[in-house]
Order: sequence, then C-alpha cells, then structure tokens
Amino acid sequence: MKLTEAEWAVMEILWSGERFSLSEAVAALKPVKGWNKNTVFTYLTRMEHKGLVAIDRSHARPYAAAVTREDCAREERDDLLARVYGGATGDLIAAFLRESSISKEEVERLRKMLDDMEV
Amino acid sequence: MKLTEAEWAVMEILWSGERFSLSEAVAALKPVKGWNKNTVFTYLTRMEHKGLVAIDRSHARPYAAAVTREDCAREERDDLLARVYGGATGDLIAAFLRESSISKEEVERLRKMLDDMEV
DNA sequence: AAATTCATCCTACAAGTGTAAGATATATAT
DNA sequence: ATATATATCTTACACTTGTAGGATGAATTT
Repeated sequence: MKLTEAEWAVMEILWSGERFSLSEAVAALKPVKGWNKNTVFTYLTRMEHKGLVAIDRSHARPYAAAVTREDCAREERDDLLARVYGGATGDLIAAFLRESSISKEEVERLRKMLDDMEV
Repeated sequence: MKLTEAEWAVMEILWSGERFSLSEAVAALKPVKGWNKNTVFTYLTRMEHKGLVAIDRSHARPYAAAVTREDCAREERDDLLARVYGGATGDLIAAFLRESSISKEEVERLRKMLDDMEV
C-alpha cells in the first residue's frame, strides 16, 4: 500500500509512540498539518479500512500503527526502483550519489557496505 | 510535479520517441494499459494542462513530452529521500544496498563513484 | 443534575484520478 | 461526392483524497 503525503504525516506520528488518543494525535499533527480534529479522525478511520491504522475502541488510547515504518519505506523504495529505474538498483544508487551531498563518514560507511556485500 | 503511475506510463511512451499521433500513442500504450483511445486522449490533454505533454495541433503527430525523464526521476528521488529518509541519502542508499540484488560489476561501479566523490 | 468538554460518528463537498461514451470534424478511399 | 475511418472535443460518472461541519454520546467539572 503506497501512502499519500498526508498519510505519511499521520503514520509518522503513530510510529513515534505506542498508542494515541485522538487529542494526542491532533496535538502531534498540529505543527505538521494544522488539521481540524475531524480531519484527523477521518484520516484515522479511513486508514483503518486500509489496514494502516489499528483502532482499539475499548482502549483509552485507541490509535496505533498497524504497519511498520520499514515495510512502508520498502514499498516506496521498491516502487521507485521498479517504476523509474526498471529495477536497476545500480542506476538508482548512482543517481542518488551523483546528486546528493553526502558526508565523508557516509561515504566510508557505504564503502564498507560494498566491501561486505557478497555478490 | 509528481506523476501518478498512469501518467508515468504515458510519459514512458512519449519519452520513447520524438512525437506521436494519437493512434501511435494508443498502440504503444495498448500492451501496458489497454486503454480506449478516448482514455488516452483524456490523459494527453489533461497532462498538457499540467505542462507534462506538449500538443502541437498543427502537426500530424501532435503529441510530445514536455518534461524530461531525468527531471521527473529527480523529483521522485527527492520526494522519497525527503519524505521517507528525512534527507539522509546515506540511509537511503544503505537500504537499497541491503535489500536489492546487485551484480559484481555494479558494486565495482559504485565503488568507483565513491572513490571519485570529493566530499 | 446541568454545563462543559472531548471523542465519535455521520455526512458532505470540492478537486483530482481512472475510465470511457457520444458527437463532431477531418482525412482517405472508392 | 459518399462512405469509412480516424482524430478531436465534450461530457460524464465513480472513486479517492483533502478538508471539515454538525449531531450525538460519554466523561468531567462545578
């Protein structure tokens, strides 16, 4: 399931803790989105149907993430890789390397990863 | 401008050549999407408004891409990088390296890129 | 218990996306 | 010139996304 930008914002909040009450979610989303409480509620319930959010209606803090951040991140990566690079990981990574600024430490880390890769 | 999956399909066709007649576009999209000609036409004109497609109505082959593939690819990359990795290119690349299969040659190529990076 | 507050639910509405039918204009073939 | 095919334009409709108003219910305060 590919998330929209707004859904990512909701998930980021949920991933930042265990469980949330509505007002906690609203407060946490305030700086990012500034949404009305009904808007937050609508997102939460729509996202429950999509299987992204778990709502335990008997709990004082009913709202929690139903998917992991890493799963969602993987889907986004896979989607970009397939759609834009036809699965060619090397090309994709090359593009990121080419255009992004990256620290000396990062370069070292990536070098180590390459060394460790048993291909 | 972030493209939808369907818009990517249209653009891939347009990027694959110089200019297209409607029937050429329909034929090329057939295997990928199987759309009705009206559907293709709707996409083309809607995408003209978005500045993605150029339509020269005095030309026998009116349809052409109005943006480059590389520009679109960059936007997708930037979006993923910012939204999912908060701009941390190293983390993103590490994730791709970790999960994707990649050939020995690709590893070498990336190693060279790292060597050449003056950080 | 009445008033206030907060949560939940239901409803709505505009914009965008996916998909195409039907009408008309234009080119081509006979 | 007429018939046929092709392209263009207009319109539409269901679904999704972004955003919230208003009604109802439950909890807390005084």
